[in-house]
Amino acid sequence: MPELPEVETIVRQLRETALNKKFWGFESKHKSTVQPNLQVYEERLQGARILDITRRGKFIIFILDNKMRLVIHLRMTGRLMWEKEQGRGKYIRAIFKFSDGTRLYFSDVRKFGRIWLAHEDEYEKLSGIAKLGPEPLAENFTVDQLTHRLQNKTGALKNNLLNQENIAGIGNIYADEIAHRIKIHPTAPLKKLKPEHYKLLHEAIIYCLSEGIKHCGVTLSDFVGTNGKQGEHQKYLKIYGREGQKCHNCKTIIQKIRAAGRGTFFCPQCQINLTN
DNA sequence: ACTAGCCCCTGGGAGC
DNA sequence: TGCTCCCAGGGGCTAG
Repeated sequence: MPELPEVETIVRQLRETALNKKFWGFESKHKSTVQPNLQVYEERLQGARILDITRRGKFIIFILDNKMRLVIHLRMTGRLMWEKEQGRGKYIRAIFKFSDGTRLYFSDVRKFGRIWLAHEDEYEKLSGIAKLGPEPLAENFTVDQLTHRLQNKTGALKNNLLNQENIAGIGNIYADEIAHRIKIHPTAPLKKLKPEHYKLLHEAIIYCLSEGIKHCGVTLSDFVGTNGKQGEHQKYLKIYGREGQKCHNCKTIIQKIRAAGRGTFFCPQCQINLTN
């Protein structure tokens, strides 16, 4: 379940290992993984050099020297790795080959992941990217910006944190961590948040995502870096996955419910609902 | 314009 | 052992 910190971890690893490499072949036997179609890759990827690798929300973006952009979304179980994994060969959905003989494998058990190849003038129109909200770790992400984007929205706090059109990159794990840090219930109506809550929310978003990056992401089942290494941040999670354990703030037993269609962890004591 | 629910997929775990 | 069912959740889509 790669979210912003896990994707950022991968992008940083790719920046250290893939810059200036030249694409020299592409293979994919899985049609729906590759957008718009294999022919575009054969025509436009061959010989292209990687100028930079960046990130937008949970999308990985390769900037190429032929005005094309290679965009990858890992969704739930996607992996990008330099080595073929033992016993997982059958999950390889695409192979990027480079002129130096190296290969980057895209594997994905559940086939939700997607790869796009698009011209730089067209890529922002790609489904999902066009409507993305601001980058929460960008310097221009301010309390005012967050407040203005959210203050008139309806629905629960968690639903709005998960909505990529509000803020880019937050997924289920970090949404729970953020709600816990500001001590507000995930299902609390966003409309009840006051200006001081937005200040806390802004701080919590940046803190939780930054801590995730610091520990190279969360590995609960699927996430690994391009070198196959797991993340460490699961050891530092305060609420996600801790049902039945004690809240670090108040020692109350953490509960699990279903909210926003997701498994949702919260402390019934210190996370207030704002409805009273 | 919103939400709930379904769908895409497969592996892993629980229960019988 | 082996079968069935449920769960994991990012995001697109549709019905209401």
